[in-house]
Amino acid sequence: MIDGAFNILKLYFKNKIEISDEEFDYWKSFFIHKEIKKNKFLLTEEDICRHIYFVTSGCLRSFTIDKNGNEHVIQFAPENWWISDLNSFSNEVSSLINIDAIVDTTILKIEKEYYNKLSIEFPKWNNLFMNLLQNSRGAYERRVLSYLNSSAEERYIHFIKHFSSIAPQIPQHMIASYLGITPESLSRIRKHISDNK
Amino acid sequence: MIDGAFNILKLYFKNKIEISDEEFDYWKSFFIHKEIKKNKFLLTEEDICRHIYFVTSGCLRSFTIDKNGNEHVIQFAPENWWISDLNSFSNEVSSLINIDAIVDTTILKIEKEYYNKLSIEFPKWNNLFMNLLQNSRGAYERRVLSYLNSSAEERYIHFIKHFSSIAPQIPQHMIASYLGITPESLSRIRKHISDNK
DNA sequence: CGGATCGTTGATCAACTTCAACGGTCGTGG
DNA sequence: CCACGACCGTTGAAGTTGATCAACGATCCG
Repeated sequence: MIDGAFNILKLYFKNKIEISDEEFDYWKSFFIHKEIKKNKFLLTEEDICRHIYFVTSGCLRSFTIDKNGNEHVIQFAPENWWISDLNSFSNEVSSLINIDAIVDTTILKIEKEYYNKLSIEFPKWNNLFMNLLQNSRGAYERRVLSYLNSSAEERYIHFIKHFSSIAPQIPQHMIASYLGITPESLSRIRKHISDNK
Repeated sequence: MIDGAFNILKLYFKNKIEISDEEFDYWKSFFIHKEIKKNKFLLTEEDICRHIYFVTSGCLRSFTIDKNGNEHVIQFAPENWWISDLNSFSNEVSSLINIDAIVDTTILKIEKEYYNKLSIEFPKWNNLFMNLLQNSRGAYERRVLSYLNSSAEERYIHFIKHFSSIAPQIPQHMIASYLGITPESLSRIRKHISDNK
């Protein structure tokens, strides 16, 4: 199982950058393998986020809880995705978000100290994360635009397409939360879509 | 005028990082000064964005035009802000956004080639832009959350507070566009706020 | 087996949009 | 330098979208 997880990480890196087996074995030594059962938390609000997590199977989500007690899903992280609270991680301030597992999940995590070490030793490590950061920013930018110019139904259809591999695993009320609508509205949207088929 | 612009850039850097006058004079040599009249474009869709822009006076905005011909404001960039299409800039693909001036504006712009040069020569340059990138990502994340948990009126009040210095210069219909509502709705929201005072 | 959670459905309500009209201001060309 | 057209912000009326509240059956899990 652990070997499987590291293999997924290796394939991920090989897919993104040039990296030798020796280099990977070195990088790998800074990651810790962990299993998180469904509904278990990896990070809760007010903790300081000290790791970056790479999902090797299952799915995590990050979310906030507003003043009325409503959850708002910020991000889903299925296999091959990274997740963290970058603000908390970088600035060592308490986190504003929670991260938990929506199904049984396995991750590889790396501590800030080692993350920084690899950043200094390997420009390509640094570049990879710089790229991830930029892509993440781009994804948020597109998501903002989707609120400006798309209906809830359009956003849902786009979500299903974009997350087709994991959407079936995600409870509907969490998808609704991610889209910014109520579970009832999502249920009606789904009905409307299937009626029109 | 040009000296004034470079002074603003210098103060900006001095405020963020340790930088000697000699270093600044070197950095400065890679920037070009430019004035943009109100309503003039700095970047249009399908161009490749070859610069990063620093605003030294006035205000720029970036926006997209959707399939129905409606404009959606992505960002305002007043004095001391950076603006660009990072996706286009980094990957040299055609841009999906437009940038224009909402009042007469002066900028300092730097080309990719020089930006990269400074990134290599000065880790602190690189760190500064890494920070900006991360802050920008954080701002988008918060903006996404504002759509998930705040009413249009709350978003407007937050916008006014956050952009108090430049909000009066920005036409209302652009603020409405930024907030994701119609100009009519914003007008009514403003009336509602002033009635309740 | 039993309680909690989930997705669905109905009825009503609130927020925001759309369409139309109007007065004010701005800038541009004659 | 003025007149005119374009654009802007506002207001009203009606329409749409999605929220809220309530109820119910199904499923999951302890």
